[in-house]
Amino acid sequence: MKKEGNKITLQNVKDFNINHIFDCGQCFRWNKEEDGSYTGVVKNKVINIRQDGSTVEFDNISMDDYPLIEKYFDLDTSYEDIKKNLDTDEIIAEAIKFGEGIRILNQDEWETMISFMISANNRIPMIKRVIENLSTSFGDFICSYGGKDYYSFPTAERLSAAPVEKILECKAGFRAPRIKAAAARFLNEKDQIYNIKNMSYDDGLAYLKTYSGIGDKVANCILLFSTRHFDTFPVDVWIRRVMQTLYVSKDTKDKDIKKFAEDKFGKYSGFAQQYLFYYARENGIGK
DNA sequence: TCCCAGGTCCTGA
DNA sequence: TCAGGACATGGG
Repeated sequence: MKKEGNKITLQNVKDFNINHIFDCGQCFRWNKEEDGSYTGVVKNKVINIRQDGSTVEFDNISMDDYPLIEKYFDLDTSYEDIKKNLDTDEIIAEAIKFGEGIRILNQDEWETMISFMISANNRIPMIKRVIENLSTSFGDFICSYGGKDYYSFPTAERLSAAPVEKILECKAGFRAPRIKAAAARFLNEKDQIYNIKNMSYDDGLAYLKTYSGIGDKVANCILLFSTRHFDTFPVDVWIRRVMQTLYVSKDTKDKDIKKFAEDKFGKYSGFAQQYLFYYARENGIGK
């Protein structure tokens, strides 16, 4: 590790590709710069990342932020082992090869809950826009970077206090009242939400689905992307298409696709889902 | 104009 | 249980 000014440089980083990580649909606050680097917001930090082969440079952070980076990017996990265990047929092998640098980020539960509630019946560019609008309107100004202003993800306090009309102005559409209601509940149930990490998958799923706006798919995304429940295989339109094209018949129901995949990929189901999602979307499979 | 998007909720069999 | 329609918004 090299430290220089506001930069930290890591060398010989394995199984790490910023294009794969930020474009596999797990996160919505990272944007690609013209020079190929990505800038995004993690908690109250604005971070820029550039990569040259196995060298990864984090800009606009101090040494004190390194533990945050290490946790967020899941740097302690061996993706080599995951890939080895997952490599059970030619299809998944191809998907892994295609998205070899994917990592499942360690994202905040609250932000992930709201972000995936917004994802319902929505497109990724719109989801990103709504989240940016909410952050600009209800988050705190962090800093300017590269001529652009950045704001933190809004707290539950701010969103629960916001009039629904103001949330609607952020283009949240029919999800606006659900967001406000979830924020109000979060204030009282914060401890329970941050304890989902320690709960069983079934208990976590059942709890999350008690929220209006969180159904099976969104709940599974929250479990996978923020609470380290890697044994789930969320099924969305892309995953449905790629699975029906490559693994199961066209009339297979989402519930059965999920079960098929979880039986096949076991405790690595979530990683398989990410490799397949990226593979399907980048190659337009089933579309 | 119509269709659809990392779905969820509600309704009626 | 389960299929079918509604739901805001905007791009193709």
